Amino acid sequence: MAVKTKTQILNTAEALFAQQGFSNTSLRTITTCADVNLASVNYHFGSKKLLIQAVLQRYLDVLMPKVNQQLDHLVESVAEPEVPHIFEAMVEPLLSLNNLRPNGTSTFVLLLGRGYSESQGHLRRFITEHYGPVLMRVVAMVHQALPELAPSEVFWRLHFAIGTFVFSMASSSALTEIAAADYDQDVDIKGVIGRILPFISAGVATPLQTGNWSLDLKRDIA
Amino acid sequence: MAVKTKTQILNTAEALFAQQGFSNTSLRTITTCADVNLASVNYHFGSKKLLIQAVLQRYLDVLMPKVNQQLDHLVESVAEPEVPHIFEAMVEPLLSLNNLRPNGTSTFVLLLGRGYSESQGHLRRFITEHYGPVLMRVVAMVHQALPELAPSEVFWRLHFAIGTFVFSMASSSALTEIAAADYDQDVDIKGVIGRILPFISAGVATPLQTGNWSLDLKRDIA
DNA sequence: CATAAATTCAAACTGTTGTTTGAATCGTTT
DNA sequence: AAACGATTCAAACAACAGTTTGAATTTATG
Repeated sequence: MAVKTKTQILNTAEALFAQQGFSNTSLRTITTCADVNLASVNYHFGSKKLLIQAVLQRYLDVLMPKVNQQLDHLVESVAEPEVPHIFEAMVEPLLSLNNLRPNGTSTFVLLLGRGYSESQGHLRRFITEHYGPVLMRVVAMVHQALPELAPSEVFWRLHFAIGTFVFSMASSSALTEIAAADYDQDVDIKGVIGRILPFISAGVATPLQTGNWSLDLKRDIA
Repeated sequence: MAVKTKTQILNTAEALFAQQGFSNTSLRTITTCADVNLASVNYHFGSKKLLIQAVLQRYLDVLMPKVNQQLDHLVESVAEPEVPHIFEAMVEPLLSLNNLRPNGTSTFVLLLGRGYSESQGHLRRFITEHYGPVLMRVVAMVHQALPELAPSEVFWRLHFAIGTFVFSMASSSALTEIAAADYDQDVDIKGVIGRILPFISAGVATPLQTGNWSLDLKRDIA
C-alpha cells in the first residue's frame, strides 16, 4: 500500500471536516472518498468523536510547541512584549503548518472554527486539557502587556480575539470569493491573517471606555 | 387553545435552536417540547429549513426597520458619524428585542451566530436577499467614516466585526459561565455587548499598518 | 513454511432523521 | 343541524446515521 489506511483516513477526514463541518460529514462519505472500508474508522480510531480529536491532535501536537518556542524567543528579545508582538508570535507557527500538509494552515484554522462552533464542549475540553499551559501563558503575557486591565477584562477580549479569528477563518472561503468578485482582489490565507492581526490587536489593546455610549444603553432598555 | 400551534412551534423552536443549534435539534424534540403533533411543522411551515427561516424572520422584521430608523436619527443629529456611533446605533434595536419576547436579545443573537456558522449559505442568502439595503447602508456609512480606507478594507473589517460579535454570542453562555466561575463576575447579555462594542470599534477604526510585522510574515514562510 | 496476529471486508443492526399519508377531529358557515 | 374547509393525529415511509459482527484476507513472526 502506498499510504497506510490510518493516515489515509486522517487526510480525507480533515479535508472533508474542514469543508463541510463535522456533523455534516458522514463516516460513509469519508471512507468512500478515502477508498477504505467503512468499518476501518471504528477499527483504527474507535469512534467518530475520537477520529475528530485525532484529526485536530495531528496539528496541535506540531503547533503548540512551536508557539511556546516563539514565545520563548519573544521574552528573550523584548523586555516587555506588547499585544501585537504576542499575536505575531503565533503567525509563523500557524503558517508553518503549510509545510506539514498542503493547505495545512487554512485547513487547521477551518477545523478550529468548526470545532469551536459545532461541538458542545467535548472538543474545547480536549484542547484545554491537552494544551492548557501554552494557552495560560498567552493569557498571562497579554495581561502583563495590559496591566491596567482587570484579568476578567483580558479574558473577555482574548475570547473576542479568538472569535474574530476563528469565525473569519471559518468563512474565509466565502469572504475571499466575495472579495474577488466585488473588489477584484485576490486574497489568500496569509492576506486574511495579515488583516485580522491589526484588527484584533487594536481591539484587545483598546483603552477602557469611559465615554457616553453606555448611557444610551441604559436609557433605551425600557 | 391558549396559544396557536404555529406560534407555539416558533417559540419552542427558537429556544431549542438557540440552545443546541439547528441541525442538532430534531423536529421531534421541538414538537414534543411544544406539545404539538410532529406533522404540524410540515403542515404550517412546509419544511424544517423554512421553519428556521421563519424563526429568524420574526426577529429580523422587527430589528431591521429599527436599525434603519436609528441610522436616520444618527445622520440627523451628527454631521459626520464615526464608527462607534454607527455600532452604537444598533444597540438599542438589539436590546429592544427583549420587549418582543423574554430573552429576545440573546436568543436572536445566538440564532444569528448559529445561522452564520452552521448553515451552508442558505441562511446568509436569505438574510442578504431580504435585508440587503440596511446592510449596504451600514457598509456605506462606515466607509464614509473611514475614507482613507479602501472599500475592500472596510469590507474585511466589517466582516471581522460581525465575526467577533456573532461568535462571541454563540459561545456567550459558555463564556459567562467561565467568567462567573473564574472571576466571580456576573455578566449578562448587556455586559457582553458593552464589552464587544469598544473592541470591534477599535478594530474597525485602527489605522492602516505600515509596521514591521509583515516582514516576519514573509521571512518565516519557507 | 506454517502459525498467529493484524487488518480488511461485506453485511447487517439499531437508532434517528425529515417527510408523507389518510383518516379523525375541530371550527366555522350556510 | 348539515356541510365544508382547516387542522390535528397516529402511523408508516424512505433515507441515512454510527456501530458491530464474523468471516476472509493480508501481514508479520517463529
